[in-house]
Amino acid sequence: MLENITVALVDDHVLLRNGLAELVRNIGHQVTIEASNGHDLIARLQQTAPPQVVLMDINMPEMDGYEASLWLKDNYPDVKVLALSMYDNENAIIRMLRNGARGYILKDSDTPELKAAIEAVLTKGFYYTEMVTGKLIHSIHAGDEENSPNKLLNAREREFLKLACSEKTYKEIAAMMHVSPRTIDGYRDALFEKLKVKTRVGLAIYAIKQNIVHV
Amino acid sequence: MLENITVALVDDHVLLRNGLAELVRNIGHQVTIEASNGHDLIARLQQTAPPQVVLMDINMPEMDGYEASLWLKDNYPDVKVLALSMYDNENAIIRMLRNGARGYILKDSDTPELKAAIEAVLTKGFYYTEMVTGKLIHSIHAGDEENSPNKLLNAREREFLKLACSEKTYKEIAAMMHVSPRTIDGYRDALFEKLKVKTRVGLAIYAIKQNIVHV
DNA sequence: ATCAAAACAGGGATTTATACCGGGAAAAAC
DNA sequence: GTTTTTCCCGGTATAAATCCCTGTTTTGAT
Repeated sequence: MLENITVALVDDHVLLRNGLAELVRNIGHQVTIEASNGHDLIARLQQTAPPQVVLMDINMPEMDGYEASLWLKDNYPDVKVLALSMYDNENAIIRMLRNGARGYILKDSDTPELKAAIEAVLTKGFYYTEMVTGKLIHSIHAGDEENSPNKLLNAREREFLKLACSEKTYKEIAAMMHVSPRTIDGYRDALFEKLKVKTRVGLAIYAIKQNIVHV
Repeated sequence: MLENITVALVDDHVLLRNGLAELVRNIGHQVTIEASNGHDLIARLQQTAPPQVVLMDINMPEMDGYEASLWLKDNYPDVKVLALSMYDNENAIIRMLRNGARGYILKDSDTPELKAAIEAVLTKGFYYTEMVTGKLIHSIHAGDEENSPNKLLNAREREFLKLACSEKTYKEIAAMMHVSPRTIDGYRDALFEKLKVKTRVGLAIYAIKQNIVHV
């Protein structure tokens, strides 16, 4: 029953993805799809049977792990998504789980844990490590639930936030976004309030931490 | 002659390292050492014969790829270091090559390129992709050679740079560093000039890119 | 159709950040 | 010893960022 689970790998780094594929095969399962981002995965699902488990990286170009998980939840609700990330970032974990991921493991896990996680999301429907449950509990204790950057920030604010991580002045950003500098003031003040920061440097650091901009 | 090259893997992500190990074995070579950072590598070299090639990640805890490559250059000059990074960051490439790396490949290369790179650093002594040579040429044209952050920044400037990646005002930073705010102005202006940036956000982004501060 | 909320925009004030000027003390180089 | 360099500190001026208050338009829900 736990033999030969079909697995899809979604990661933009070819070398690492190929290596992971070898590992998955070594632990007795079958890699049916290798995709380099969410769009790629969707395309390959048109011509391949859906896998039982998707090992999903978060940071990818074109379509990242958050969006891809959400898409799978809507279109292939039976496919179990297992998030595979480099970072134990609290917001990233919460956001992935909220978007339908059944588990979250770090890239510095070991092979037995990978095996356990793949099999657990199929048999039990979830795989939670102590790290993940710890972060979840902390997030509940820390504040209100709505502190993930997807619901928190709207499209314009996200666009502004990216531009704020540069050496442009607010006036220049206003011109690029085709709004008044006062509107930019509004975006900035809203983000200061939402993200609990006080300066533009604080904004930039937040955006980098959350991978809203990539450096 | 190109069969069964001995390879060491240095990467802090266990899963990816194990996957890489499988790949390396599949292309006909031998993984003799797996280490999770520079210190770990040094320790394992005490009880294992030195490999012919080291596949070296850059960002690692404890001792990163820059330091580890430098150490290998001094202690095992015959070992060929092949840098394996996620980013095509110009400064990272230059710094790794300056510290003794014989090549630089990205984690989104494919397996044939990995094979070619491993074998090239042994037979030809180097492996340069177009991307790497392009960045090198650009760096030569862009400015003087000494634009790596080790020699460029002194201890006080580095300390200031770290503090600048926060929401503190310059006055507060001055108090923390026990100098006058004008001295802070001097540090800032010197860094603006050296790092070719114009704003404090530019400083913060540079510091994060160069891993001078950790986010 | 109406009301409430949100987005957008403006004026004006204060605080920071940036830029340019120069001078003195200590250390290093000659 | 002198010279040069480096580091530290000061004044002043301008630009940018931050903050507060207000009003209009747009949007969305009822």
